[in-house]
Amino acid sequence: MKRTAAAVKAKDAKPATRDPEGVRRDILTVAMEEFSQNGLSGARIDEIAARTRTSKRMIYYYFGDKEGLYRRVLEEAYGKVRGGETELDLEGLDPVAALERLCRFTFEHHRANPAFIRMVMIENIHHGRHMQTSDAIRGLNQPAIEALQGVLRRGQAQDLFRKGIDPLELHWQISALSFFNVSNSATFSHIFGGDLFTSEGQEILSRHVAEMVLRYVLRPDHLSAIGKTD
Amino acid sequence: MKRTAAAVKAKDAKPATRDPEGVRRDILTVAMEEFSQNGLSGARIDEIAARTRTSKRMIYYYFGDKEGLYRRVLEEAYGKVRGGETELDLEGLDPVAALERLCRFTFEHHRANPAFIRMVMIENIHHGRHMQTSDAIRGLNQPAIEALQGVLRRGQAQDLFRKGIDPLELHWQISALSFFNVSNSATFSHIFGGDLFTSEGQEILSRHVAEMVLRYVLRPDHLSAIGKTD
DNA sequence: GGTGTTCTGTACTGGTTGGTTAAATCGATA
DNA sequence: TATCGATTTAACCAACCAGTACAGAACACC
Repeated sequence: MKRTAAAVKAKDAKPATRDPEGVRRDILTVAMEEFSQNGLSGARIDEIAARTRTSKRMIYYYFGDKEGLYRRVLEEAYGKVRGGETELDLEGLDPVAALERLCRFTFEHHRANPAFIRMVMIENIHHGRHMQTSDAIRGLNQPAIEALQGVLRRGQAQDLFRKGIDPLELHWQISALSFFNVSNSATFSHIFGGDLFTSEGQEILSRHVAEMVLRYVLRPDHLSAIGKTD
Repeated sequence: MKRTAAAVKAKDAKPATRDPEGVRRDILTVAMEEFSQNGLSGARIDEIAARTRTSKRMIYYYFGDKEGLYRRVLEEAYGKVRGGETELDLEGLDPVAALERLCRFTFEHHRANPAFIRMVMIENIHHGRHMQTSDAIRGLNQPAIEALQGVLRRGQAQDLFRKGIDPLELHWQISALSFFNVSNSATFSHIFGGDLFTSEGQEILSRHVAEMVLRYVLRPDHLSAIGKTD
């Protein structure tokens, strides 16, 4: 449709008058804030439009309806946090150090992306109804499992790790600890106080999450390997 | 106000014509379903009213406004799942068995109360704004911490458990694993498949959550105590 | 510079929804 | 049984909000 001069030109010389792609991104960015903050039914299209440099009409022109916009925002959220594991250079580390790094990275990564966490929470409230129409999301987290699987295999080959650890299950456990830390901080800190959510508390939690995973995975006779990596 | 004959009578002979307390409970029950299913802004007062044996006006009569009703539902949700730990008879078990039972109970308890989980998720989406006005909730989970603390102390006294384990932090970890299992089952199973959420998968997860906690807490020279309790 | 297409602003609408008004009914009590 | 307060009903309303009609501007291509 537009793989002619326009596509090439758009990259360097931004046309001041028209900028469809920019408008789309602008809408998406604002919509992500609004949806992640207020949920699907709580978000207001008018509010999104007001905070955009364009108008409400554009939202409907580009995204069809509210759910269409929400779906794109959800995909965007999943897309933005994908990967990362691949740049950790886990293969270059010994299995214990690699697993620890992966845990701490996951914990930090979740912590650094509250908007993503909130989008996932919201989507779960909706029973994952909207992600079902999107194929883009499903394959996205596969690299995480594979990275984990690689580390596990190496650790088992060296008789450091116990046999029979399921990579998917371990990923579930690491995710649970990292996700809950962000998703439930409001209620948890209200009930039990905010000590765990200060920067010191979070550092401790992060360390202990990694330690918990390592103690779960390591063979008892190699537990002494914990804490020797940094 | 009504600690006369009416209060006594209400317990057995339900007056068919008027039953304020029954109406309140009826509203609360229906509202809990509606709110936990659709969230605060997604829930519809008219829908709640329609599913009640009373009218919309009554909701406003008893609960003031939508947020007032939501707040009471939230308190109700927290109240209904409180305790439980106290009836586990943890003191009658050796520390390892007690901790395992506590973990498995927590996991099961969360699993059996999805409406509660969803209410907590929703409240977290709202940054815990509504529970802040309710003092009733704050003290509710204290028994859980104390039960855990008791078990930890006994285990440490017997040199079974490592020193320096923080009961609150351990409670956080157990909660994280148990909560995430329910809260994120929709998105997780969509991305990774539903194997972990079959009844067999859940049984394995439950067992491994307890095992993970035990491996974290036990001194390495007592790791052999795992799995000997049932 | 004509022409079809893509994009954008303004004004509007119709259904939804939280909340209300005002009056009626019931139960107890004096 | 007259009265009073607590409870209930039915009709109503105003604000909100997702979505649209329509006119027109900018652009691509010939």
